[in-house]
Amino acid sequence: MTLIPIQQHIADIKKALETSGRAVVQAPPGAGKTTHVPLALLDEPWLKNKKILLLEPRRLAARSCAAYMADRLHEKVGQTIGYQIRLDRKIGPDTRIEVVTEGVFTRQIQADPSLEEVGLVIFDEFHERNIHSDLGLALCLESVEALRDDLRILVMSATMDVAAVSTIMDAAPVIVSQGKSFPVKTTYLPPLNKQNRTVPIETTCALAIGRAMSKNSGDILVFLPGVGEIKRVASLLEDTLDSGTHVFPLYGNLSQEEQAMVFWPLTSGKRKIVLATSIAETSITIEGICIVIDSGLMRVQRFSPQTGMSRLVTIPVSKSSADQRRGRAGRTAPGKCYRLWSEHDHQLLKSFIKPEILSVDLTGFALELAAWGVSEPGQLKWLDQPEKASFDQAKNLLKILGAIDEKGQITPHGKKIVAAGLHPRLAHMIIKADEKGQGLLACRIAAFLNERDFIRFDQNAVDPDIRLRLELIEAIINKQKILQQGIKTNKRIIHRIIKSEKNTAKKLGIKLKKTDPEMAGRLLAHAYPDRIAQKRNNRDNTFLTASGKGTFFTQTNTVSINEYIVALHLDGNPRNAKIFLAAPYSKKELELDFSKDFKTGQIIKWNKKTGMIQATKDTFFGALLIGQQAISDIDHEKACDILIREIKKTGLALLPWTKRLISLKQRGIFLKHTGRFADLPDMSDTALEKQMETWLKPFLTGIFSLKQLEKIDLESAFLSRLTWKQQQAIEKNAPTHITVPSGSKKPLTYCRENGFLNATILDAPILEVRLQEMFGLTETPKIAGHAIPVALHLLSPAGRPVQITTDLKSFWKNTYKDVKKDLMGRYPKHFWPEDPLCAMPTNRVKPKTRV
DNA sequence: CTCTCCCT
Repeated sequence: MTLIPIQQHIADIKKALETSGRAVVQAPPGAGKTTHVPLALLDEPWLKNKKILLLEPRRLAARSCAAYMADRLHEKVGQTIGYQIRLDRKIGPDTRIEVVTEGVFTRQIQADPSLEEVGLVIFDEFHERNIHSDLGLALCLESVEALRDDLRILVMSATMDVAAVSTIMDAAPVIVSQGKSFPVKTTYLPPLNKQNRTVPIETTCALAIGRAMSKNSGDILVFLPGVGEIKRVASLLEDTLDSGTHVFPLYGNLSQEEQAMVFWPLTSGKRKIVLATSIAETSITIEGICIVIDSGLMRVQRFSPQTGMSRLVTIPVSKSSADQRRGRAGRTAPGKCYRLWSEHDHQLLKSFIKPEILSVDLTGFALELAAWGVSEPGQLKWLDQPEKASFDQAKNLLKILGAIDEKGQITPHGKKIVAAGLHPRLAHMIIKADEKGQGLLACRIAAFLNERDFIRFDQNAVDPDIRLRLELIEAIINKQKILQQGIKTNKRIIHRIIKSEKNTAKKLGIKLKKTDPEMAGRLLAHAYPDRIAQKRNNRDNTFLTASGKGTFFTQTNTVSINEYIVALHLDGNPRNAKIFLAAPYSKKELELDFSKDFKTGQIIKWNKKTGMIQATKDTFFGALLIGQQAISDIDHEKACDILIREIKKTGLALLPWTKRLISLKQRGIFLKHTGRFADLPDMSDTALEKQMETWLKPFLTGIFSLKQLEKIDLESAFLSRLTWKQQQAIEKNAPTHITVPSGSKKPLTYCRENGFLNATILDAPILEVRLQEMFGLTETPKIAGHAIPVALHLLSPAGRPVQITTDLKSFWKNTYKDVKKDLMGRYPKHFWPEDPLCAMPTNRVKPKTRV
């Protein structure tokens, strides 16, 4: 028998556990730690014949390593060695080593925090940093501190920051072991640039595969981020490969049969290319791989506390993942690894993967802590503290579900939820559904949502309706043949769902057996109240969720035709999320189950279309407007405020200005502008708008529409800002008209664009008058207390402009002679005296016939 | 072309 690397460290591990009670073992894959360490420790005196718990991250691993250990003892599983995973338990009265998945361990320690029958807990593959192992270790450490000082803890992992683990375990001794593997030569092949653009990863990958094939022999494993990339690379290869090479896709959503094809040995002389996701990094081992090609990318779930939803993102792998991938080429012989990034970029990679505790939905995690009696994670020891925003979001959801109270303490309902061993949303749904006699359907829906979708559609036949899935499950239960065009089903997943549904129903004591798929939406609304969504006005296939987010279907379908839906799987786009799975819902169902959460408020607002103030009593469920009732008795004060807001928005022109009032306003502004009448109030539009509350508001009482606005007494409102004296001052110093020598009254223009509210006020008002009407007047007429001469626009008999002046005296004296000469030529029959100051002014348009 | 992996 070959030497197992971990065996030379067993003595150190025993000693560390005996004296410190805690230890950390770092050993690469292939060191044999998972199966050798637990068996080697079984007879240690400090164990006092108590059990060893071995925690595994995957069900498959738990089952197979229990089988391996039992085999080494020449026993069957269930004797000394047993295991317990979800839906499967093989543990007998003599079992000393229990191999359990991490989730099972959480249930065990919650049920019995002191773990009475256990002497040692081993965390295997701790470097994966699943949220369950982080939680398990934290609870275990507290149990040791408070209840069980003789309980021992061993953490085993591949490469990770073992020093940090040792620290939170009170400086536990660290034991490092070598692995057993063959050297792998690494080549960096970064994507090329073409026309300043990086060549897509699929093309780069296909090129690298061609190069690897020509330079080496043996089978190839290619790591890609997802199904899309796998399919695209496969189609690129189709064109270039000969018949001696076979391409196999490998990803989680393939059926077991399709996955098994990867392992079939090929006839001699043929080569295998496996295009895989990160599933081949740890979960699945393929023999005979000599070459690894690594795209350097992976797809992971990111939870967003803002939206409360998770979405998939494609990110660069960590150095530890890249090394793990490379190691796949050196399992049986020396190998080669091509990395599709540069050596420089390699330095920029993160050392380790981001632990789940920092990136996933924490709802279940927060409820486990509440069940443990902890409302803030800071009360326990963590390698990485969960982020506050995510944890708060989780607590908020738990409050909505009624699982914790305002203080963050678990409620009786929360205790039922945590015992169900499901996501809190789903457990809550089942409990609520059972009250309606639909517990079994809820168990089925929960089981379905826990699995991946078992339907694969042909081309564009996508259907996001959950009822279709429920009917297919029902058909399988009733042993009916599935005859649906355009879809393929994965029966293995359906059978797992049925098994899981039965298990949950049994665990929660659900008796009633009837199921009605039409109830799906009503049940799911309890699980996802924040994703109840309402169709948006005039926009096909778009919906608004109760949490105020936009969502849409890519095409019309049996769910999208409803006014209300429950959107289940969304792509996580925070602005406008694509819906992959949904259930129909209705206003009636919403009213039946959520009326206690409805909020009502009186809304008074301006209706642009009707030009009226409109008062309604609005009923909301979150962001959704459920009902609206008109109110006839509108609050006057609020109506005034809305009118004022509307006038400020649209402008003062909304008010019924008269010519007289506009003139008064302009003359007021003119006078104030001269600086000689400082006590006058500011009558500009800006000032009037700013002070509307004081001068206009009292006159708006009882006004509710634009039409009514036309009837208000604007003059009184405007004059209320002026004293009697000020009004008189304006009339006297900025008159509307001036009487000229001919005796006619001529208007003064104070503004450039007369008649408009926003007109520009002139420095001097304009007086337009025929030149002949001014005969005999020496001085320019003056206003504003004889301080400002008007701007005289002197006109010909026909009213054409002849001259502009503010100095009439100088005009008569200097310019008149030339003007007269010109005018006499054009209007020979008119009177053009030599001395205009002694002549009689005239306002006659037509000349006298007699000379 | 709708989506990585895993678990109570």
